[in-house]
Amino acid sequence: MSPRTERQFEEIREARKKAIMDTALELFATEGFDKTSISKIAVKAGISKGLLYNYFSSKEDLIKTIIFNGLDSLTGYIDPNHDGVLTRDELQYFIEEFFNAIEKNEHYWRLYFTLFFQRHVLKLVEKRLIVMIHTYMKMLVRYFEAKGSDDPETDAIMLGAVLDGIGFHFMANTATFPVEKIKQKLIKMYC
Amino acid sequence: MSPRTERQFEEIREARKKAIMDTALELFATEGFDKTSISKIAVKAGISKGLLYNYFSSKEDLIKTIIFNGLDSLTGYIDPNHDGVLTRDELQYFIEEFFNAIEKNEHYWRLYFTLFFQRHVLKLVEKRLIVMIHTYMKMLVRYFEAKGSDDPETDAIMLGAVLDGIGFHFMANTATFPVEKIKQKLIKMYC
Amino acid sequence: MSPRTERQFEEIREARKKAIMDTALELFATEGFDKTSISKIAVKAGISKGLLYNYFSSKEDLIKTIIFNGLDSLTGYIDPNHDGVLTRDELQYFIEEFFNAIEKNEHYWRLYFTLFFQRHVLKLVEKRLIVMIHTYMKMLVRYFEAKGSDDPETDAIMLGAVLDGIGFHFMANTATFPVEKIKQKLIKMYC
Amino acid sequence: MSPRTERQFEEIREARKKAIMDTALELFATEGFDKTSISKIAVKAGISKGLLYNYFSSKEDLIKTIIFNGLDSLTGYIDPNHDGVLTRDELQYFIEEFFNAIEKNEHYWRLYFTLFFQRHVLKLVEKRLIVMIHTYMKMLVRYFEAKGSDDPETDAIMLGAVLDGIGFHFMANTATFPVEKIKQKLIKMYC
DNA sequence: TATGAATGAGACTTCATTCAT
DNA sequence: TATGAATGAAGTCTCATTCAT
Repeated sequence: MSPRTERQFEEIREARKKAIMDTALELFATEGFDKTSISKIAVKAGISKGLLYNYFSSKEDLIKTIIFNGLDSLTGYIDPNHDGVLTRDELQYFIEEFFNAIEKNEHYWRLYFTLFFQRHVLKLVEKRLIVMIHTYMKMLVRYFEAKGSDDPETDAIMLGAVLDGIGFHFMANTATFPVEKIKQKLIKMYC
Repeated sequence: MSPRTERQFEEIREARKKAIMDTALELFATEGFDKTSISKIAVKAGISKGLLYNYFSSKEDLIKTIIFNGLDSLTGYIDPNHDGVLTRDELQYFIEEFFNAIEKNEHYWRLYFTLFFQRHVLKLVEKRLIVMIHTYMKMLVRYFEAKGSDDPETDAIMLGAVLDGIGFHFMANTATFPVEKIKQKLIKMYC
Repeated sequence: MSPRTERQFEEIREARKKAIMDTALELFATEGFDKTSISKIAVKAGISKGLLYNYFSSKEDLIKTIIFNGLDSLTGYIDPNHDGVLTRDELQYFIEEFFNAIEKNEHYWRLYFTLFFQRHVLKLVEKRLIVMIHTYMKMLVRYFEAKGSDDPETDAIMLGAVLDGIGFHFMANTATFPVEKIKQKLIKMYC
Repeated sequence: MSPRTERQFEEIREARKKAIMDTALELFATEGFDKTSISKIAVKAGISKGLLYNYFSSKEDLIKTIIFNGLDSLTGYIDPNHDGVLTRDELQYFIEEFFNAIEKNEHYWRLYFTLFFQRHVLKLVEKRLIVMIHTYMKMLVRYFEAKGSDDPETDAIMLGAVLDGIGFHFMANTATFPVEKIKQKLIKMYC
């Protein structure tokens, strides 16, 4: 029998890789990075421990890939037309997308929040994270400048904190958190 | 020398217990619960591993005790005169105390935030936590009612989220976070 | 194109087998048997892991084949005309060939020395080795008898030891070992 | 009950450490470093795997300690009166001690020989080894100078090679190797 | 014939906890 | 009360070998 084509191998690899990443994301987010063993991931993903190392060179590589992947897909939520200016409509779009994101990708956001409290994990992705946060902050600062704020930096930090706080409470209490009301309140406050 | 009285022994025990807890808190907060070994704690506290087990029955018991202790000392920050009503001045006092707390007990607060993202740790203290949060929330709701809000519950949740978001950002970026400005902004917004 | 004949297939097989053995020999000698994975060999030889098992039934089979091959090609260095008698000239030829061999087939000789220090590898080739060494020794003994030595056995053992010692030092310190001088010294001593 | 005294602990530690090192030496020497697992050592030494790490921080640390220990005890075999000059009697003493050593500490010498063919192990102790070998060589060179050799360096290298070759053959064939005869032959040749 | 995904045993190492003294 | 040696389970990772295609 002839061997699989390169294409077939590629497909198998892609599918497996995604399965591993999804499983790992869920476990990392709910149990924590340290408490999630490679073994647990492998069992839940229905593969052998050894195979995981065929796709990721280490546990660190795995979480890094997951987080970087997530950060990549965040690009585009703010300043959609990339003109460096954030209009009122764009901010509203951003806020709405933020709520969508935490509802649809709860696990990823849990992981993201976790990061900041696990130094040894944070260190792995710090550089990328700082760049991204800095980009976002600059946008918000410009927005408040344009709105005529007399302390746009503090305003930006405050908005950042508010959003994270909301995300945080949502994670902690998903079932009863009044997402829609809070979203409207926020839009009224800022847009 | 006369033999120590029972009382003296008790005092030594208490002092040592506190020393262990302080050491452990610092390590748990800075290195993480899993990355902190009992050995490290014992060495840093200047005692033997064995003795530590004389004071705490397990690593879990240790962190649980630390967290409960912290929760206990939180009681009293809100509604100081226990009349179930929160005046504008009392809210301001509460907000100021909140900022004091995160600045002075950074380690404790790091640990507190960590909690929410690790099921198995959260489970340890969940019950106590729910009661405490509920109490706080009720107070805030009443405050907004008294202020004539048309949706006091959402307002309360929002304030809770804002505070946690601020704490979160402060923890994540202690060095450059503009504590004072944010505090003033908050007081202006809410009081 | 006409289909390959059986003969052509056989040639391809032989060539590939040799390529695998050469690659493996180099890696075994420079990195060590245990530190050399089948994977590394396959990659360096430009084939797949699976195919390697088409040529060798196991890693042990591979090293065994390499070593036996080497032992085979050693035959003929001594007593070239197979008359069971070693003349002075033939000994000189043997000594010179020995030096040629360790210089030109350094990898093989490294492997050969390694053998003696790992029971489980030695066991694989022990029998063959004993036969070969015995043959060599008998020759040397006869040589010293013919020279009129009063303890030809000890003389033979001594020469064997000296040669191995030289090989050993050459391997351990290839860069600065004075091959030529030592060779001349040896010939002067024994021929 | 009162705890063990510091002295008692020290004694336990010394005894255990020696037992582990002896066991490990034997296994490393006969099976090879890579083929000797920590597990095997622990079982043979009658302790748990974990305990071994109480005494040695890693497998590398273990072999390093063993080898350094051996090198330390070698000091003194050559130039016993430390005057930098090697007399004919001192050389004879050295040769005799060499034979004593390989007979009494066979395992250590096996390990020592092994070293040169396992790059990744050699690297661990290389520095110390080079210093020691250099010292020995300098002595031998001076000896041959004093004897009026016209190429003392080559003579020294040759003697070194001869000794190692003898050691090597002795290891490979301990049972039948004519130690005494070879020793006498050597003394006659060199002293 | 040829590929490389997949397995599973086993390697090194860490650490919470126990226990003799 | 106090010590730290000792254990054993579990964690990360490697790799010879198999097998579907």
